[in-house]
Amino acid sequence: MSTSCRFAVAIHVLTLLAYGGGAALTSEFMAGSVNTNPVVIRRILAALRVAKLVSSQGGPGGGWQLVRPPEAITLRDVCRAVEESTLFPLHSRDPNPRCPVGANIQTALTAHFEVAHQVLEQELARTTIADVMHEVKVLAG
Amino acid sequence: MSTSCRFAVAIHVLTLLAYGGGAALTSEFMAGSVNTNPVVIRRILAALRVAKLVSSQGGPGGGWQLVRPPEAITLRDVCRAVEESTLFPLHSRDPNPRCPVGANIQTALTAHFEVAHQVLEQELARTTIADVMHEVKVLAG
DNA sequence: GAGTCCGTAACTATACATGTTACGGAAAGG
DNA sequence: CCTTTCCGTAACATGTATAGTTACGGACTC
Repeated sequence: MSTSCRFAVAIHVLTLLAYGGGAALTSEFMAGSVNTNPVVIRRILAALRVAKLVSSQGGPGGGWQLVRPPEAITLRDVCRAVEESTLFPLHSRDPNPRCPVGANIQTALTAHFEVAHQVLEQELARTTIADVMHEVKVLAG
Repeated sequence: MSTSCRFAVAIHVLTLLAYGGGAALTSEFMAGSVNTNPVVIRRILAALRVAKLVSSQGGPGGGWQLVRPPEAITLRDVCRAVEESTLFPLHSRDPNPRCPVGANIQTALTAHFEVAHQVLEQELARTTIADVMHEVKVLAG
């Protein structure tokens, strides 16, 4: 339903940082693993930095590091950092207020959409970057 | 996270059909309630017809009707009919297979994304068009 | 001060959603 | 029949978002 793969890429780069065991990684290195341009990685990392999940440092030997241990970063944190907050948007124009359904449907929809969003976030909160890193390690053998 | 309001509009028109108590409604009438063009409504109804939720009939007195009672149409059915099947897409290009993370991250992500999608659908399945219709009736007073 | 790396603007290409017009075809009802 | 009504769908315009790319300034290390 989402149109962007930012969530997948964000989890990818955070897993790389966790996998590296604390060493700083450059956006160019991570772009090599993700198979994209370093600027794309920096844009996503900028959003993760706003969410206080990573920090950056310029200059030689610089790069990006996790601010928290990977056990303390859930997929919910990552999703909130890089995706839009609305799971299902309402009408693009306001419905007809002179129709009993049009006048009240958005109130009803908002309640249901919020519950669905909360349920989704609860599920995402059950998985951490450390979990993903371990799964990748097992798969890599 | 979704970029389209098709889900909201689809629930809206199905609620209108349920509200009408079985009478056929035209796309022009429903467009008046949604506040959009009849073609937009027909496009969404066409998807709902593929999902066997509504039927259409041309000519005078024609229009659209529910195929099932509104108690038997869940928001999950509606979502499946009008939204894309992927909640969170994977990378736009395949990650680097020579990186242990890049080679295995998609397998790990797919499993988590599928669970999240299932949890979301379970929640959506708990609400029916009849529920939404009753809520709208209460709000309309 | 030279090299490394981030930060960000600017631009392109692509894709999608929405809105709109237009027109063909099917059905109902005189 | 023939007219009216309504669906079905193509075609097009518009706006917006993503992803990718180049470029360049600035900060930091050695």
